[in-house]
Amino acid sequence: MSQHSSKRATLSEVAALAGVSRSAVSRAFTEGASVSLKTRSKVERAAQELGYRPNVLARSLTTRKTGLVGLVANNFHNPIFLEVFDLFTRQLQTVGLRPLIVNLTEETDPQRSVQLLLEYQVDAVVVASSTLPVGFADSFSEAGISVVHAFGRPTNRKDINVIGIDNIEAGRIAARRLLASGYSDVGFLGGPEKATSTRDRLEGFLDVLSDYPKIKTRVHFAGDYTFEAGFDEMASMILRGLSQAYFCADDVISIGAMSALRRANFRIPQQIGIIGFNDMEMAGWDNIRLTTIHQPLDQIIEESVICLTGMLTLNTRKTYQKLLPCHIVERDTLPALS
Amino acid sequence: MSQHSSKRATLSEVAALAGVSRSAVSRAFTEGASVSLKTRSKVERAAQELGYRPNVLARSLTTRKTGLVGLVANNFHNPIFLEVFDLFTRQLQTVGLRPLIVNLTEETDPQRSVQLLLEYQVDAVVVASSTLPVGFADSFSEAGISVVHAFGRPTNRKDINVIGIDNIEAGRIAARRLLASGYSDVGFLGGPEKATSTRDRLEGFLDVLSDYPKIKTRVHFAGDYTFEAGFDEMASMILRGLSQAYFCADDVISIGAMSALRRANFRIPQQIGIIGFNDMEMAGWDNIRLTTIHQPLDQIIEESVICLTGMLTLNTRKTYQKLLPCHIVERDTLPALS
DNA sequence: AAGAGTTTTGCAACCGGGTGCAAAATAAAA
DNA sequence: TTTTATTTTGCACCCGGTTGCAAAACTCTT
Repeated sequence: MSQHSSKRATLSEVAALAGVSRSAVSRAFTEGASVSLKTRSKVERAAQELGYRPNVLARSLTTRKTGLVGLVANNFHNPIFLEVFDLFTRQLQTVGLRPLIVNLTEETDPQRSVQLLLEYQVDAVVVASSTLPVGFADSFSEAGISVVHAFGRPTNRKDINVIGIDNIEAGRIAARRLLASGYSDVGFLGGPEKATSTRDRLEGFLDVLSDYPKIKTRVHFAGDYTFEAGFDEMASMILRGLSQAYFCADDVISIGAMSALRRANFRIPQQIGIIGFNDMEMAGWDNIRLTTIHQPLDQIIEESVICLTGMLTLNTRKTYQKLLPCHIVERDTLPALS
Repeated sequence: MSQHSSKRATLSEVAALAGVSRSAVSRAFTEGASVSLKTRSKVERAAQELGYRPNVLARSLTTRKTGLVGLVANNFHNPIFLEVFDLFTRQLQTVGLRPLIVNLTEETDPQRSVQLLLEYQVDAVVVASSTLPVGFADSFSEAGISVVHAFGRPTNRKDINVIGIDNIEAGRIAARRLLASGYSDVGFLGGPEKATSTRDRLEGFLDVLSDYPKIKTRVHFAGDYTFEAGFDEMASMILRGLSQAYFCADDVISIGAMSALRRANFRIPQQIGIIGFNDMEMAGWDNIRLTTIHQPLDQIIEESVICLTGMLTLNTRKTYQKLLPCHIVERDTLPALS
């Protein structure tokens, strides 16, 4: 029968009740420690009685493992991130790690977030973003925290782990897909011009198109990975003249852009073709059916967590940089290929 | 010039370098402690030199404040929750609290999450959900953790703080709005039948309609607060006969339902009217324009955090139960009122 | 310059728990 | 049964901080 008082029971109290030393109690709660069956059961009974739970924070003082992992993100307006959070929190939970969220906003000082996570002695940090300035993840590593940059771009620093997608290749895939539909005038509608993800996708896109000088190519950027940014940019493009099809570097931007197009009575895909990026849940909704490039979210996150636990348990310092391939999901915003 | 080694500097090291006692260093980093200017600057210089940051976890041992707040949620598939996370993490950050996320899934044992948060000595817990079984929040309180249940339903327990919305009244608002449009056959499409939010909205809805026996009323439930659930349920309703207008107890369900309706060539709002619930960002998107009941998210979360900090600083045990009012946002899925 | 009143300081004990080491208890071998 | 090998135990000190208390160092008076 466990009794709950407002004050938490401690090791010493359990030890006293069980009639053993404090070490004995500690050992009873430590995997693989040397305790006799008799002692262990005495301790367990006492612990049960007092509703005792070890204080992980106190333990971390000596073990130097807190089980805390910083999860740094800066995009709380793109639905894809809900999926990212879901997967990350689940995966971390299953390996016994606890995510400590840092919401990086314009007001918050990035450097402050590093200190903050340092103060909380996180075992590692996951940076989940493709729009952070290059070098942001570095500052964690410089502060001595292991870091894995999910959705990041490879770097020549050996201390930064990167699990992401091959954005350049994805740009090529998009370009080839538009070529396959026979368009002679195509456009790129990116997110923030400075985001590495947008830059890389554009690079791949132009890379393919550069082999086809006859094909007219235009490049535009929405200020953000948001619906409004996509809508506004497309609205302005409508006035200035349109291409036949667009590669939008994000699903939400795609949806915003399509919304502007439909509002101006363009039919998709008959008059304007759209291919998006991410394949977020919503892209498959029956009223959207966006043809888009699928990003293997689950894999990215799974690998990130594997990389993380690897670093924490084996304490290996082997750098882990991996780019996963993307593929097209055909739906209804580009004409079907024969 | 701060130097970063892989090993974190400690209080003692700073003390040694600064040529003062450990207490002095501790005090230099404690707001309002008694330290002379001279000592403080000596300490600061040394700390700077070593890149010292106090270990919050060690500090928590004596202060009994970790700055950690459990954030328990179970709905990572409804876009509204991204907004909720965004607001919560921001608000908590500004008052110096750190959110420790717990993603409650079917696999995870709810009771285990209580223990987990206990082990991490969280200062308090926020339960953000309207679908958790009644009594879930109680278990935290029973374990001695202050708890505020955001989006919850009032309870007669004095130790549970609730900040939510008046779901019953919201149901009434929806019913009255449909009446105002002159419908004579209306339907309710809820989320999970056991969710208190759905139950309460239904109660209010029926409460108003019960005064109008001439008006035909049907009640349906989607299994989840998801697009698919809304789509599927509406698809089946289409086959079994439709009402003229529906109150969908969630925006995502609304969108799913509308998608099914449009797929079956019904025109909204000309043939079928829809009013949703939540007013999530997406509801305002140009391609959706859902008439819906706005839930004051920012306020709920702001008040929740205020309640939280109140409990932590004043250590007052005054119960805080507050239901905020909702209001309709008119868009394009119900005929305009004259 | 001595005395009284304030600040500042360091000592030592403590927060809750982990762990190396030697002693005690137990088991195995002789 | 004694000796030896093995497992269990408790002591004491450590992790990185905080804090009550009394002594030390300043101020300010007179």
